[in-house]
Amino acid sequence: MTTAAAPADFQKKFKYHHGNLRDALLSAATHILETKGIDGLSLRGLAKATGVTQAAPYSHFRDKDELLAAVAETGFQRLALQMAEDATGAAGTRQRIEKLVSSYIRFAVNNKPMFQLMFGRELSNLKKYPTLAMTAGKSYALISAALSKRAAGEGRQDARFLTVAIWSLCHGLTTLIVEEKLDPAGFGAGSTSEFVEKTVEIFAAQLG
Amino acid sequence: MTTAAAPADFQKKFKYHHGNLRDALLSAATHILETKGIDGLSLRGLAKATGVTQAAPYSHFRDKDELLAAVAETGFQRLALQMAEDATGAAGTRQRIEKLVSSYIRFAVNNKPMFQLMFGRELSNLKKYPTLAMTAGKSYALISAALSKRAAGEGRQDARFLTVAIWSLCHGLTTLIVEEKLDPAGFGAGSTSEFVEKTVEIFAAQLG
DNA sequence: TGTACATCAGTGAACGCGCGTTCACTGATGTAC
DNA sequence: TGTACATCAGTGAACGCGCGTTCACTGATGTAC
Repeated sequence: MTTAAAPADFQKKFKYHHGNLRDALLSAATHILETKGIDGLSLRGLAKATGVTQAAPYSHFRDKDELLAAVAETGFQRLALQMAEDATGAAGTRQRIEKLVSSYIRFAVNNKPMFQLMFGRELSNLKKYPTLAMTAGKSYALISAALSKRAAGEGRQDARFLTVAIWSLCHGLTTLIVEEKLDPAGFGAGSTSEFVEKTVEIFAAQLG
Repeated sequence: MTTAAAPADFQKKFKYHHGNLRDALLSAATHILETKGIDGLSLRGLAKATGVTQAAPYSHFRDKDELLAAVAETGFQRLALQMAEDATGAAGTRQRIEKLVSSYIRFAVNNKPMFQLMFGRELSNLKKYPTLAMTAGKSYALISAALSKRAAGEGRQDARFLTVAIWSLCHGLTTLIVEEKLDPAGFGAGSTSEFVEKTVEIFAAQLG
């Protein structure tokens, strides 16, 4: 029996004072993000959900921007990890690219607000957070690496533009679906993943 | 000599009371959007810039959402118009697609906040504004039409997926550039348009 | 052409809200002896 | 092992802000006769 209903699981799951408020805040922030969307994430709400005074987060983050950057970084980390996982064992460049792209889209659909934070306009000063920029580059690197063998014989320039093109296709398809400008259900595809496969196929054929 | 510095050109350029406050508001909103960005556009600020009381806009728009939808619609209109213009006289499917894509990206780069409004998460209830949805479909229709001849011999399904793929490539490249996740300058391309050309080329080759 | 009237676009003031951030403080913690 | 002390993570209260929206109103406009 607690004296009152626990506002959230995050509360008291950790001991503060020389401990892990920072991690607790990041966890709670991620949870709020997915629950209430990007506009529902305020420092005050976050502090409350974590069971802490609204000034407490300022001991760990300079301002809201820094908090958001840290949250986004965990997102990029998870995205790259999941992509790498999902693409293991792929046979050949084409299948590997298809799996990477599918994984990217799946992540976005399953973590819509997080994806919006990662690629939206909230984090304008990417240069301010070099760690974030580095982590953000990991998914690009996976695509680039998958294409590098194929492009070994060709000019390096071509390889880079091919990577950009694939990434653009992948990212564009993703945002159009996430922002609901494109409805896979309207295309006679049974599921989103089937829709994605068919779309990616069109260009993937080139990749051998 | 006016009694005070004019807050904006929009003020008094129109006569209100049974007139064109609606148009004036849309003009001013577009101007504020491009000047201060999407977060800088508030109904109060808009009313002030138009030289009108902050309650006045409610005579023409039910709420902020409806105003934003109307602004976005003018954006979609302009985008489709510009694309159609820029692609006139293109020789063959491939060149036409290249021109359409370039035009799309140019519009986004030149009207960044407008583009963010058009394709961002502000207008979540697209269904609430059927006119907007229709206008928004025009640029897609241009791409689709450009590909339709080529795909006449193939299955209709294929044509639709090809359109989606091209649009995704186009939209992805655009958002990555606009949101500054991808810097054309880092790719040894002299200009953004050169960068775009090289990227689009990679897939456009298929189009004959 | 001139008067009486209905309309409704725009006024002016107020509502209640949640937000990011600051500040002097306090008390739990870990450390040195 | 036990005491004295410095640290600094978290407290509690307050700052000032801009926002969307509402409401009873008023006065310029267009219309009917």
